[in-house]
Amino acid sequence: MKQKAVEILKKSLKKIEVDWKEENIEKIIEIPSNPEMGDYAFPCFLVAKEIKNNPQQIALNIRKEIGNPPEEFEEIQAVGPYVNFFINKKNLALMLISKYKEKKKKVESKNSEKIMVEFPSPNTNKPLHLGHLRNISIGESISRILEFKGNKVIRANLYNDRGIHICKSMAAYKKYGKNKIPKKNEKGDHFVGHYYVLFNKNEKKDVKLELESHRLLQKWEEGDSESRELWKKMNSWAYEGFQETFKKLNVNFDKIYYESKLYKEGKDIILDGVKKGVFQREKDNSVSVNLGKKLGKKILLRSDGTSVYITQDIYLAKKKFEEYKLNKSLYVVGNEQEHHFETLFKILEMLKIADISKLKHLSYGMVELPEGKMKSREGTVVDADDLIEKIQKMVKKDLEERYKLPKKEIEKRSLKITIAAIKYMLLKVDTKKNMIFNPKESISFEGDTGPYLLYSYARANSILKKAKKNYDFNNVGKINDKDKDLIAKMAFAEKIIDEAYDKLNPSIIAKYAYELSQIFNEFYHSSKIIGNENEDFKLGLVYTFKKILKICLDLLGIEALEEM
RNA sequence: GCUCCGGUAACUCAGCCUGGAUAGAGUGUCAGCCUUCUAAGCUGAAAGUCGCAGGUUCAAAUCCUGUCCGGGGCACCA
Repeated sequence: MKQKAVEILKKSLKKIEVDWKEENIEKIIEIPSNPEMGDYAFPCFLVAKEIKNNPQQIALNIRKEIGNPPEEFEEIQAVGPYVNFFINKKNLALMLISKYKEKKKKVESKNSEKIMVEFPSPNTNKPLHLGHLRNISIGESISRILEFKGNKVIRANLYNDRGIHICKSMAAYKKYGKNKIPKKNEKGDHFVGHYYVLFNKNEKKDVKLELESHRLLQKWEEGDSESRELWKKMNSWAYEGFQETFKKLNVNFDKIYYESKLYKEGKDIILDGVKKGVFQREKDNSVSVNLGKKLGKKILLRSDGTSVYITQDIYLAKKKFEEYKLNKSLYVVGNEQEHHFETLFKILEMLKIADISKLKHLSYGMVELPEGKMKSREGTVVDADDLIEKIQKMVKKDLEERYKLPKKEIEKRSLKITIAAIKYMLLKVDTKKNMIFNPKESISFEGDTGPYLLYSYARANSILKKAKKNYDFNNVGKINDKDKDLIAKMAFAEKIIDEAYDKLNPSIIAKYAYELSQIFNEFYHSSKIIGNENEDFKLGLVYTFKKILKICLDLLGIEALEEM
């Protein structure tokens, strides 16, 4: 459609003695901010500069040269220094309707790649918090966007299951736990986290507690069976708890990695690097690499010969690429680790493990409170399960007041609405930016929210259900402005998804889904669909809207509700 | 010190990459709309020195430079 406008412009420009290449014309064409100004606009300032005439006059001249608009456009206007093109919405609508009627769920792609997406990789000593929810929402959405474009995605989760943090929980458990096990209604990760909190509370009062945690770490590393047993037990509780939360969030992993199985590895890779002269052996026997002015120097093996955090990441990367023959590896990790990943990728490239173009740190912003950063030590962390529970309670209350539904249905629906509300809230903000969550204001269900999207979807479904017929039609009658707005917006779906894919940014889809729903709501409020003289056509639009919104929701990892 | 990110309405955010026509949403506030396809909705109003100062340009929230404020990161923590 844009190409047609370019074609027309090229011809008429030539007539006023401006010979421009098509690609140059295409570059200047813009999409007006206001739909009243058309679907495409050609600003005449550059032409004005070239032929030294005023842009208003040029716009008029171009318009005159165009003559009668071709079928693709219902109108072409010269407005001030612009030539505005209005797409023929009837044609566009028919195209869209038939396109989404047949649209398969997945797009075939010739050059599909195998991509690993690693997220959310929690520590196992405490439950998930709001930051993890953002991580998971982004990781899952990105995975789905990649899959939608034809790639094969492997969702991987790396459990940070060893280290001083879990030993702290273990130390407190030994002292206060007395062989307790989680109660029936108690999530395992919360049970473990409870002891982590106890540790932090009492470590100042009780010096032995801290000593004990270090002793446990040492014992664990020596392979002491008692410590290992306790460690295993506590981790398994944590996993059970995490799994419950993942299930609620509708997330599944294809591969689980454990830090405990990786943390010693990678040493050989480093030593090999020393042999090849990529890394330096220091006087104190540690191994380091100099990464230049920007990244500086990085230690890879401690002076006692043990590996550091980045060493295991190097090993894991190698393993991933070998095991899965990956084309790409994405790491969904907070922006506080940008430096770490820059360093890691540089080293991986030096070692020829993976080209830097195959590696990507999908850096996302932190979730902060109005007072600032969430701090687990100060107890200001927003717990993921608590948040879900609180919101679900509110949703349930709403549902009970609105409709008469069986308990089971309320349970099911309220969870979906809750997850939609949370995921949408976390995805709508630009992925890379920090965001503020105000617990006092809680999550709203009105306006720019997940429930609004679900509601719009359910209403579209309800109309189609009530109409009880196919929308086959032969001729399109008159279409009004609201119809046109909806058609124009729906035409953008593909472009939006492509952009989200290119930029690996779900917020673009979230934004679009909301705007689309807004326009749809205006559309069905403005005139009745069933019984309308143009009923079949309008039903076609409703059907197409439903399909497109469903795709968007899927890509955001949000489950649609046929009824709300 | 170096480096990355942010500063747009009372609040939370779009728009900046790719400069253009009156800077957009939502929340909150105020005023309307439920015998009619689900009111988690719709309509309207009030609300903005786009942090500040220069520069580039016919045109700057958008590009460049400087500066202030807030946050993150920077060799044997993860």
